[in-house]
Amino acid sequence: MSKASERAYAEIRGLILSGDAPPGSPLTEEALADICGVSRTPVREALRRLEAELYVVRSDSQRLCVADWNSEDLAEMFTLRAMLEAHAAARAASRITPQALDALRTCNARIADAIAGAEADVASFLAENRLFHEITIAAADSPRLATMLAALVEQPVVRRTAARYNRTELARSAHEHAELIQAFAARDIEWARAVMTGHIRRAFHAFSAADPLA
Amino acid sequence: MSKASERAYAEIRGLILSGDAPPGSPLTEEALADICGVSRTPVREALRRLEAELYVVRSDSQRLCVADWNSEDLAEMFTLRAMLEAHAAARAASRITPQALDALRTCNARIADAIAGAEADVASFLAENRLFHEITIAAADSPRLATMLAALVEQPVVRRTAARYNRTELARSAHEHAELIQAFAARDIEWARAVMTGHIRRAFHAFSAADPLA
DNA sequence: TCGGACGCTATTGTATACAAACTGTGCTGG
DNA sequence: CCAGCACAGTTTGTATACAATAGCGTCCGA
Repeated sequence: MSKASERAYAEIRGLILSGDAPPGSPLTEEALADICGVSRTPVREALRRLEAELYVVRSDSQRLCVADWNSEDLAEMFTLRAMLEAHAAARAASRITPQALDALRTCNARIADAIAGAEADVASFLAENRLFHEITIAAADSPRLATMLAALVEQPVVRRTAARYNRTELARSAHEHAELIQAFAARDIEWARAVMTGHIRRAFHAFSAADPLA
Repeated sequence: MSKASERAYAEIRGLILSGDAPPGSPLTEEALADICGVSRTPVREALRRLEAELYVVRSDSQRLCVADWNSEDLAEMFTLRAMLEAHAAARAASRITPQALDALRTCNARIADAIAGAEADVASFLAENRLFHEITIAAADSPRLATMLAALVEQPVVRRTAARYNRTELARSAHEHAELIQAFAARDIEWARAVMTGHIRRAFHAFSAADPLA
């Protein structure tokens, strides 16, 4: 995507994910154009994309507002993500390259570092965790799957600030990643699928437990 | 979506599905605007949507062209559709209303009619079949799932003209629908999932066998 | 006081004009 | 003859102006 369009997309999504644009609040093209410092045209493009990803919804007669997800929606999102990402893991298991496998290993090593210190470095844990999943999805080599997952992986982050990550959870996550790497190395499709399914579903329940609203 | 935009979307998608715009051929905004009788603005919107649905792809440096699916892509599409639509069936089994169930029954009755005559009415079979799946997906009551499936259900139709539907296939399809209705009526989630999985996967293989290019 | 119709305003939809970026071609120099 | 550069033409990206439409408030009458 082009520069202004991309910027508008990132900016608006940021507003939504950070909570600055709370669920249900109306989004007008002109106001967003002012905020982003671009004209309405790229804003419209960004909004259409966000609409397709269900970040925003059309209320009555063409007016857009920030989507409001209840706990049921979140559960459905995690379920879909578990299905699709498990499928991605299965594909990855059968076609991952040694290079990608190495990348996953170093990535998970950095995750281990992030949680090793006296105070767990949650920010870099999250960044590396995201990278781990990105590499896996890329290894699945299915643009369609990647497109579908893109929105699902990002969205639950809305309430991330509310979640409390304890060290046990983080360590267990890293352990599951290690097991996934083993499954990939062994080219065991069903093992990879099972581990990924459990990984996402566990994350879901950790998330639900930590989220005051769910 | 608005009028001109919607028209452009339908028109362009028609060009792609009918084969008038063959895979790999470049799509320029202005040419499409002429064809659709609207300006570039709604055409751009339509193209962005088609791009998100992977009907068109960006080649090098922002130029769009019609996507070219090989048999592997098609297989992946059917696999994803089987997974997601089976999930939709599972959800539908647990929450379908008596009204929707009735709608499915009458729909499948019309399918039976369509294949009952001396010459099977393939056109109305396809129309009713599509309706059947739409009702099912609606009964799943997940906007996200509906969005994801929308593109997947439509796309293999590209090569539909090439497929030969024999009466046995059509009858078997109707029978599977009937079994799905039974599963829904019994509220048996796993039964519904299994039937739908088989239904889509069988369709895939019938399709592959009939498609000269796959 | 309530209801309805009218007109105003805010917002979205579409067209067009202009800017930027890329492609391909032809020229020039080595 | 080939490499590289410059320029022209095509295509996409962005801004802006204008059109259409939906919401809302007000005013008038019963």
